[in-house]
Amino acid sequence: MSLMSTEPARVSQVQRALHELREMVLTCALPPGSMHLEVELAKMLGMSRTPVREAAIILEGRGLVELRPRRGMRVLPVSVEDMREIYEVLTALEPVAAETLARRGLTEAEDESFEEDLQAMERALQADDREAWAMADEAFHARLVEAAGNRRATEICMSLADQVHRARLMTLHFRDTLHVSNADHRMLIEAIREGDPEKAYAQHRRHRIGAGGKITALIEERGLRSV
Amino acid sequence: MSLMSTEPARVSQVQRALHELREMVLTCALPPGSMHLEVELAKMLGMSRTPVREAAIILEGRGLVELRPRRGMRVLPVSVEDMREIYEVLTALEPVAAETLARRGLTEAEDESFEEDLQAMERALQADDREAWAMADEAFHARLVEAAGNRRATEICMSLADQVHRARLMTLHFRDTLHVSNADHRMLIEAIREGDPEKAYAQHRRHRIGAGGKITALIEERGLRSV
DNA sequence: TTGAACCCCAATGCATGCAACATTCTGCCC
DNA sequence: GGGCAGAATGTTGCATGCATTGGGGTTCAA
Repeated sequence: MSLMSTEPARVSQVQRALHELREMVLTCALPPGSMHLEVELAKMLGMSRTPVREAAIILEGRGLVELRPRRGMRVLPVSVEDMREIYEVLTALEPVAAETLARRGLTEAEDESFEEDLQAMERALQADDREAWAMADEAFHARLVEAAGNRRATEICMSLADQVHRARLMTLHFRDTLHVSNADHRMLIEAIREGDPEKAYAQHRRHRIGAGGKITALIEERGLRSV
Repeated sequence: MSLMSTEPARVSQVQRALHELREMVLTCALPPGSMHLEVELAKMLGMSRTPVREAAIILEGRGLVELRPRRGMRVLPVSVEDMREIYEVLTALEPVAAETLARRGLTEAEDESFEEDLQAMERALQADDREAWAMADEAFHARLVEAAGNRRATEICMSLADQVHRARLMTLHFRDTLHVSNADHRMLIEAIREGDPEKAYAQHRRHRIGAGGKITALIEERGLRSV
């Protein structure tokens, strides 16, 4: 890290604000439902209101916050209904990515990356390290849509993944079917490796419906109206 | 119009900039590929750089323009590859909306609105008024996803519709299967009225694949690398 | 105690200022 | 004549100023 400073890493204030604010939203450092004034955030980030404002606008576009005139930036809570919406879109999009990948096949590098994600999930589950499992799972899903090459679909899925991030973490410790997810993932990769688009599509669709339903149900039954 | 001025129509500069810029992009008043400096746009719109900048950031999020540091706002051209991406996403999402609608049924008002759109398209086709046809078609598709109630899916579809708007208009006069589209739309509404989700899904998916493929092929064969 | 109206003031929306940076042009040297 | 270096120019990125506005607190009446 110290020697690879070929890049001046010139990062704009807006980019920094974007990065930090997103992080704070995802980690609940800015809790869902909380409101934050521009000056407050600007002071927090050590910059003026302008870049904070621009970053907030971008985050609003990504569905993480809401800008209320004169009331500041509100971190959007995610309701059960929101989760249904999000998983409906993901369920429609991700299987198409799986299908595409199965059709065109994996490069060696991609195959290895997927294998690493799979093994990371399996290892994490054995060690009962659910945070690690969640990270690998997110990486896997992100890699899937990204590899399929539809940039618009990728951005949409990433944005939706961000939106459900908190809900996923929250339910993580109550989920008793992570091993099913792992098996699903492996079956998906097998289908892709076999070059069977229909199977990959169906398999991943089944997975998305199953896992999404599970999380949504958990949120619902625990009476968490929003996260 | 003159008597319904109960609303003071308080509109922020950002909203106005957003509206006007979008309009100019969709109508090619700002042609695809063209670059525009902040000051230029600000002068054009009669406001300062700030609201223009914020509107541009929002439009970038919607995939209509690209903000190049120090080079201004670039109106994004849409390549054939872009069209494939867009239609892939629309093909994944819209049929789900159709399915949802068939499952829950239409309200009377919705049914009437759809019927109006259908008739507008049929009338337009008979009168060979293709612009009118395109407008009704867009309205129909928008209404479809909107009525299904998934706000995220709706926003995504609207944004993608904006992105292909120019390409659709450009190919409009070469398309020889508008009557097929009309029939498709009517069959979809029939399926929804019958309350047959599978049929509605399949029907609309077929339509999207057909129409999307047609437009993309037209763009491609006419050697239009991008629009 | 509840509701409504009013007023105050903080936060925003927008304008503008300023310095940095990238691009481009110019001039010099080879 | 061509190429490179350095300066000039112009635009942005960000900071700040200022008038506006709407939220919320307070007061008064029912």
